Amino acid sequence: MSGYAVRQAITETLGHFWSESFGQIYPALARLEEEGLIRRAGDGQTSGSTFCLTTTGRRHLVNLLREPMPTPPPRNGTLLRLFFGRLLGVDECRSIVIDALARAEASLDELSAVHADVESDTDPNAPFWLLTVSAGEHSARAQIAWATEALEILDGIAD
Amino acid sequence: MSGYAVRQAITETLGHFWSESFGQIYPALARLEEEGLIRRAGDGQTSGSTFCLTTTGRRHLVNLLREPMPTPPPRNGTLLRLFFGRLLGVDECRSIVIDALARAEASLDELSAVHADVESDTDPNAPFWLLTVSAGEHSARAQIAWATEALEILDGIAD
DNA sequence: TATGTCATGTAACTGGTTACATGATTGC
DNA sequence: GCAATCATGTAACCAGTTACATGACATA
Repeated sequence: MSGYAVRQAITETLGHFWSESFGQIYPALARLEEEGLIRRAGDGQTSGSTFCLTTTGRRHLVNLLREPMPTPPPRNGTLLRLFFGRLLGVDECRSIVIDALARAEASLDELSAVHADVESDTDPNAPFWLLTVSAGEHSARAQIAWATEALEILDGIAD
Repeated sequence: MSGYAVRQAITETLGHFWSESFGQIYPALARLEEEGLIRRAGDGQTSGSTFCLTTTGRRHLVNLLREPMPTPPPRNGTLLRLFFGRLLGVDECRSIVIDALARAEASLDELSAVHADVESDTDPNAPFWLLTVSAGEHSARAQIAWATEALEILDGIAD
């Protein structure tokens, strides 16, 4: 793939759980080529630079996938705002929750469509892809359930 | 509060949805004081520097809380690994899922305890805090449900 | 010929962590 | 007297985005 195609693939198929910018991708491709983990695919016909994994590159990839997961520090802007909700007032909190609810519903719709596609895909990778889609769906449904409960709690605040 | 106390408060009570390091906190305190948003609380007795919000600082805080939320680019290491699960093999995938399950269960346990505490708290902020706790619980339960389903899917892969 | 998409790349900046240096205070 | 914790801060570094510069190629 070319750097451009890599970007496309990431935003289109990993979009709901991963992202990379060009500023990461192109320097990374240069470094990976230098390290012999990828090489320029000399198809001859296509201009420019499309790359493919070398065998050591593939081995390296598998090692990377095996590495323990760095748990990134949590940062949830919605919850931070709600934590200080009393400064903001119940109404503004309600609109924050409603926003989150709308986002979750939109995301669930998208994912359901993807789910159907992946389920009928005969690619041997498809079951693994399904795991990621299903995770997104569970998360979206949880957000929807939470938002509903949250609105009830907000209604119960006298203030 | 002092910078140290701010750090403590963040890790102890916002821990499951926010984090800050000293490298952020101390420079921020200096900047905020310069901008007149906080001031040194001259209690006289305590040495060092404990700060409190000024009235403009409080106003500024509310404005910050009102700001639209920057949606950070998603990055989920667990799902990235599972997406390439075929390279890794079903067994390694299973252990990744089991790990996630264990983390979610531990987190749910913690949050349930916090939930009980917050629910019996008479502080007028408590209902807002409950919103954040409840979000964590919903998210943890969703992860548990997903993991269970994921293990079933993995069992169904012939390979 | 102009416009849009494909395509590659770099530089500046931002947000953030980590590691380190330093010292005061408290309790054993 | 010593260890642990409280406490403040800085410097180096890292990951990552954004904005910009550039240009090929297709098509209306």
